Amino acid sequence: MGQPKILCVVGPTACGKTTLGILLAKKFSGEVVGVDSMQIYRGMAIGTAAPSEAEMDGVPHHMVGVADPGEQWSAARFVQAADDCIQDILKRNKLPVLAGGTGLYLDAIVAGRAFAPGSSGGAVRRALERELEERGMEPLLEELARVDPESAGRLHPADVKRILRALEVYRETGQTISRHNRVSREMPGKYDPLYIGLAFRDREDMRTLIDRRVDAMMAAGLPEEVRALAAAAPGDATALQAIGYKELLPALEGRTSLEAAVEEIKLRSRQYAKRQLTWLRRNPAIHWIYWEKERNFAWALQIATEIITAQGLQ
RNA sequence: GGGAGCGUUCCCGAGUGGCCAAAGGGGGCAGACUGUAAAUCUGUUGUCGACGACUUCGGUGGUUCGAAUCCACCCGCUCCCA
Repeated sequence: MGQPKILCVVGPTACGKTTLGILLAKKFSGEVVGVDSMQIYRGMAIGTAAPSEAEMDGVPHHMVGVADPGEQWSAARFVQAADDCIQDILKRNKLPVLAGGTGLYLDAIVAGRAFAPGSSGGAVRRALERELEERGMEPLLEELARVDPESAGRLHPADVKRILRALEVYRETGQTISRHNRVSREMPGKYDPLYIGLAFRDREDMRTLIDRRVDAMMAAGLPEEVRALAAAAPGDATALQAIGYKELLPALEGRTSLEAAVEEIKLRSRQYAKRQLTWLRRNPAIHWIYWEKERNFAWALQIATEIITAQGLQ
């Protein structure tokens, strides 16, 4: 394969992607590209566990804390911007180290995948949403079945988001999203990725770590961060969908207790981690490193180095 | 001390004679995922040698062809009066 090699550190939340990514970047003269839909925003360092200047340890980071929380980013926009960073890193003969938890974004970057043509969230989308509200799902499902039977067959009738998107693509471009997806799936990847996966052998240990981390976030001033973010971003901002923020807001408004909110954050984090694992599990190329009880980065760095050496990254 | 009520599957909570292994929600587990993805959607969730069988609805005993549902007593909890 002639594609440029990149290193990808993946895994569920709280398993140490950030730390290992930095260690590997240091060791292999790389630069970190964060692949995280929420760490992109400024002012969310605590809640998204973004690395501090000290933790970065001199390793250049990209795509972390670079966007205004009021902005609406999207997968397509993210992939485009991240790819620019990667190209730039490669041009300087450094190793791109992608570290992040947003599976869709990472896969799209590695594949060099363009999302379906046309825009999203524009007039067509608004029209679809209006139709949905006025006439319900039936007519839209019928339209999809007529126009893009493949998508109609694949999508669950309750999957409103994806059904609207499929219709949006068709109405805007005259092409079906299923065809676009099929074609793009067959394209060769843009990069030659080496995946290092980090996970806990025992789910209970992951839970312990998540709980501990949430407590640490609270101690580090997450409530203040949430308050500031809420003041800086509109209520429908993507940034406010982040775990930690949407749970803490009701507590800050006195509508629920702080303790309840913290429990909610822990719960939602666990569920998020589980979904991340589901996503990752279908990628057979990942070289997994499993934590036994506690995280031990010196050990993980050692294993990762062995994997990298064996696979020949350099 | 007197009175009213409650105890259901991991949790909350329906169910008041057969259609109940027991609604619904939560949680768990599993899956999906191509422009909001830390989002969204789906399946599953008593046990087993599983188109059937077995155990379960605080406990024990009873009524009945048949009980989570009716009766008696017991245990535990809640509330009210005093």
